[in-house]
Amino acid sequence: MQAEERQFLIEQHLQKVEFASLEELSEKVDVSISTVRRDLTLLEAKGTIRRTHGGARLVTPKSDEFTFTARDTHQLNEKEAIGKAAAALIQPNQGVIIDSGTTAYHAAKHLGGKASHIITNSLPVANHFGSDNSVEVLVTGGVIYPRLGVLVGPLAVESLSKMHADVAIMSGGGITLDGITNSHALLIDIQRAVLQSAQRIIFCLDHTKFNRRSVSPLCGLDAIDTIVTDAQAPTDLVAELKQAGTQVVIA
Amino acid sequence: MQAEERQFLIEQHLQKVEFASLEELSEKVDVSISTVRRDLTLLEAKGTIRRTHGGARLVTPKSDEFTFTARDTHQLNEKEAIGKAAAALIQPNQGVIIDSGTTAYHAAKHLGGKASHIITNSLPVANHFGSDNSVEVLVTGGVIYPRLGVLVGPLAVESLSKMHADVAIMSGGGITLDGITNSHALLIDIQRAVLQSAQRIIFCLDHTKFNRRSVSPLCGLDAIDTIVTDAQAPTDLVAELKQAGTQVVIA
DNA sequence: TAAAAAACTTGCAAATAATTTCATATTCTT
DNA sequence: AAGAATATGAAATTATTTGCAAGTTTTTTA
Repeated sequence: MQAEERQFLIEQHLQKVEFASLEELSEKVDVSISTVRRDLTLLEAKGTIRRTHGGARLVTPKSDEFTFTARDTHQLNEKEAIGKAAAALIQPNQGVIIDSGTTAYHAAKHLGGKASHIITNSLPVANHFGSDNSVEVLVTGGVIYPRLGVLVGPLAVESLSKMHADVAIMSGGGITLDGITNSHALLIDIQRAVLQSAQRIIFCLDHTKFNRRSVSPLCGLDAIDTIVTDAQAPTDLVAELKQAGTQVVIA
Repeated sequence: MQAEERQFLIEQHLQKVEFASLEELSEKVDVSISTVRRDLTLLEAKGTIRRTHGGARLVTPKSDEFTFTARDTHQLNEKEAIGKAAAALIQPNQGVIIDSGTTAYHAAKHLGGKASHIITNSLPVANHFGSDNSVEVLVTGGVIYPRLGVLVGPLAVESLSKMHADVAIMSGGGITLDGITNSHALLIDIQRAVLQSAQRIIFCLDHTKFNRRSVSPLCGLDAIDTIVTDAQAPTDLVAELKQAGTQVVIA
């Protein structure tokens, strides 16, 4: 049996039973528990499933499942680690702005119960807190940018400029000594507003973003307080960033 | 059984009984009382439950009309039919406002490619169009009202008042000859704004809503153009509504 | 109001599950 | 068909969860 076929079967089975143990799944698709584990990790990255101790659980979407696109199973572990590290920087009861982008989303996952309120223009982030009473989640208005599930446009910019938060967790398309760049003009407008609205700016950037320049410049290094990245980030640029006065956290 | 599944069962059981003792829960899910305690602590952190001496109680008392879950099979067929009928009333290229509520959500599902733009404060609706390029979806800002996945609060009201649409598809908690009622003050504010912003008002109300009065009055019959309901709606009230000048569509 | 009972917390050891590592098998590429 | 790359299963290590017992706090009741 093909790996993909197997994963599809696991997914399908979970659609039926909602919860399943590793043993149950391993029997169902006739592979070792180790392999089921690996499959579940992948499926979790895809977003359809959530791993639990001893098995897995269907992500029960409030409605249709949000296709957060399988586009970035790339660097998933790094992003997960970066997200976790970024979340660790947040003090209890702070207000946090989370912008769009997969890495920032991973940070959001670790923020439950920690932040007092979360401001976001990302639908995946909003969904994640959809049934969580412990955090107040403020969603900016805006037009849905289809592929990304981000709210953009004047309404988004306007509502963000009116808000305020202690910290912003952001991501971008590239970083050099000149600063951060990003690819969509619509996103740039929003990120500028975020930069204005938060006291402390944390950027989550995996190593592939280093020494890369995206289409539009967003801001200089002076606008940033902290960069969270993974261990593979080029040491020379990291050193230079530190020298320029930016805090760099390696996840 | 796995931890998450167990916690889900506890939550579910509490949805039914409002309050349960530790012993009762421990028996229900077949683990020690200690473990139930720990589970309850976690669930409390999530916000859905509150611990008390000797047990736990539900934070938000159940009111079925207000919980949004895709698994809500309550009158599913009727709601589906009503949604379809409501969507059929929309002309191509109209702008449509969809408010929260399961019935309105079902209408949204049939709107793809038909409406030119959709305005909504419902996350499930927003998600449904998240990866749909054929419609422009405008999401109002606001605070997430957890169990519902609706955006509420001043930001939601404000942005809705600034927008305009040809049609609004709405749902409510009850209808009598005096008009529509709904059960949450925050939602009322928003629905009032919607009533102002749309030219034509369509209400989706399954038969259980007829002759029912919810907490807060929303609007009189004169504010409504069309009501879409199912075949089981009481014929006498339907006749009276028609006589009062309201168009009634039976799905 | 004080004693008794019930319920909560904390610390700990056993059980259970996850991760890591490595050898082997399979698939893909050239 | 040979070599490289990837996938798999099993064992060792690490982490988490669970149930229990001792000590504390809260609630009941006499």
